[in-house]
Amino acid sequence: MNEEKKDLSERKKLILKAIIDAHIENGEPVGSKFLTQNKQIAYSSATIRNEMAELEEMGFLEQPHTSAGRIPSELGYRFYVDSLVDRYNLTQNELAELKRLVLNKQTELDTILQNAMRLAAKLTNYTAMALRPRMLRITVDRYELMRLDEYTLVLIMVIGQTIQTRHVRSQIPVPAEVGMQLAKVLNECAAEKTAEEITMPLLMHMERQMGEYEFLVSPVIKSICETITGYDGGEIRFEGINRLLSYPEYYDMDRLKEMLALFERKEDLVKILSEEAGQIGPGSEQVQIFIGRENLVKIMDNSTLVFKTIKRQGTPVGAIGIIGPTRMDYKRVIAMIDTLTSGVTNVLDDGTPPAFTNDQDPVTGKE
Amino acid sequence: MNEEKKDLSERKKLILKAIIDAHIENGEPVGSKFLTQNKQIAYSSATIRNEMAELEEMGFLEQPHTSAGRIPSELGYRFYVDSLVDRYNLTQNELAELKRLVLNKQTELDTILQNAMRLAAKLTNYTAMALRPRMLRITVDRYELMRLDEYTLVLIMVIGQTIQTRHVRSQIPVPAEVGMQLAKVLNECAAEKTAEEITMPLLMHMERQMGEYEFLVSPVIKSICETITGYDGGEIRFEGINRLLSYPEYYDMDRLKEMLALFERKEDLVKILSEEAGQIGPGSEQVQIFIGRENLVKIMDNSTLVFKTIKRQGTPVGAIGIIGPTRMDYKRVIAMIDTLTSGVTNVLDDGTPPAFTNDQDPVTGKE
DNA sequence: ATTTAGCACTCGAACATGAACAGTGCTAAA
DNA sequence: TTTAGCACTGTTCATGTTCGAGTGCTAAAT
Repeated sequence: MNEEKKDLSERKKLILKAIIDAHIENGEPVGSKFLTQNKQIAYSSATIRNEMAELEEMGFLEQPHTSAGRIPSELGYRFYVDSLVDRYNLTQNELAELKRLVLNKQTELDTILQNAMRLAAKLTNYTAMALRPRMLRITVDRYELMRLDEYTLVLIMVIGQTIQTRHVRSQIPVPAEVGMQLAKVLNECAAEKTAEEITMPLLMHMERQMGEYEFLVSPVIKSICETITGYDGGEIRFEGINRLLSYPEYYDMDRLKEMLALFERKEDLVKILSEEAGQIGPGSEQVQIFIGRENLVKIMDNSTLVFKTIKRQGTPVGAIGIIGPTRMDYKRVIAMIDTLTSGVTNVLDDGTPPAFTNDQDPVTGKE
Repeated sequence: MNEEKKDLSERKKLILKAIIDAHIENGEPVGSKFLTQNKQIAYSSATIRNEMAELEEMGFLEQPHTSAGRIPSELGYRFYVDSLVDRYNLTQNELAELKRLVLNKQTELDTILQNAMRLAAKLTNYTAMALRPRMLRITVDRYELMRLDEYTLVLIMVIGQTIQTRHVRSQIPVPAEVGMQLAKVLNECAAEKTAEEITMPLLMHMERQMGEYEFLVSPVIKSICETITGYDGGEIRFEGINRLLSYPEYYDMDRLKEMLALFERKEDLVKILSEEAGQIGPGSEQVQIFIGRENLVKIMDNSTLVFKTIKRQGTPVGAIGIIGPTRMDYKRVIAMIDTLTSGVTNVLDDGTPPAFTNDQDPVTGKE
């Protein structure tokens, strides 16, 4: 994929990398003269200018206006993250924080995701995102019913490794045996079934089995279907939205407004990201990076999303991501997300605290 | 409470109200000439100017700069909401939306709060807030244990009307009987106890009762304590943060930044608001309004918080609020929050759909 | 064939200027 | 007690000016 880009001369690569590094550092367009300060670049400003003009021609750079320096284009960033970006080694401090997170050994998926998201936001100082993706065939493995009081039952549903509960209220007292009976019926008829597979005939069959308490069936089934569809719909949360304001690219009100509006379009985001996160294959093994208006969320003009899937026994159960300006500190963010998600995946699988070393390139997967 | 403010002449009240109404309408300082267009005010601009000067003297108005009109001060708004603001009658449409919410008959407190918050944000076009307040003496009423698989138990805790679950993992297989045994021990020893009341001797006592499976006790108790302290710590959520940007007062980056930072200081907010929401007495019966830097959250310079407690069987279990510029449409917001919270409270208590009429003044409680 | 120095050019940022305007406070008359 | 009139003040907006950074191009140098 980056083979075809190898047609960039080494000198062009050097200059492009220097420009992007500098731009990430200070956020301003970088000019030819500035680059001559870079020890690695032993050419005059005029030479650099010529190279820059060519790089612009090729689409890697752009010029805000005639008499300004150059800034990287989205294509430029793409090339940068694919083949130019340095490896970042997490500091001892950062490693320690990550370790503390997984040693905490939470087992509730939601809690884990939330904590991981918080930590990601804190460590990177960008906005963090936690996704519980949509899933295709959500079914309840098992039902339990618990009597809260005479009139109230609690329906407990085991979905994969997680538990969902719902209250069921009756107008007349429900004896304990009826609750057990209902649980039995549910487990016989409604377990391992998707919302679509719970049909009217099935419901009527269950009602018949419940005798005089048949009136309980319909509301319970309604609750079940709501829960299933609510759960397989996925969920997305954000943390550290205010951190956006640390970066000058969001000082533009319109852009900011768009971003905040985006954050509230949770259904859309869940849908789009679930498709990315749910992919089987090498894609979901690695950190994924979406720069600017590259495919998915069109609105993210000047923003980049870096995220990686979290798995439990091989299937994706979540994703943690970072959202920030295209001009973000890619090397740190990539390293952070990669280590974080790997750590969480490990813990989910077997509770083993992971190694926490920077062992392989999180994007290309090599060495 | 507003008796002592009655020393304002009727004319001053008229003018003050007109100024605030106008300012709420268009957001700009209002001048003397503009007010002469108001049919109710049959004085010349000069007279109005004199009155305005006096009102400023008294602290109800302020002047951004010498040659501008007047804007209401926080004191002015306070007086306005206490004694000047009109009653707002919800439109048929609004009433219908509220009705739909409660007819939905959710029974999960969290879901109800979340839906109510969403609706509040949508109907008012301000940022909405949902609070589950801190509580003093949270205890688990009952424990249940469910076997997920050989190595995993699910601990189910009944706290008041709500259910909390936690996973418990064991290194070696746990037979079903052991789970039941553990549940029995928990119900005997750890029910109705706050986190502080579960002491080391008690823990050791439980361990002794569990025989060779004593290793389960410690992690379970840890989970329980975490859950209790997590739960009684309360929770706060927001919806529609981007709506802030509809209002020019948040076009100032610094202010906006402060607001967003405030939204992320959830612990502090929960603490402060819980104290307000949890008060027994008339305070929590009514819509509460905090204007600008009035007590609590100091940072809310140009913002107002309007909120009201939601109760179940007389005790506060939540609160719904609206956050917006001090220049907010008080009459609509107050009416909305009042009707919404009353409706939800009703449903929580007995499932009765409430009347949905504007029957009494939500702030002063009279007539 | 490359690289570099030099120079004219362009454009935006920052600042100053001045007119138009809205709204005030004050005074004197009604 | 109210009102008309007027001088005064501060904001906003359009316009103009300067300054400097950075460019592209050309011609000389390597």
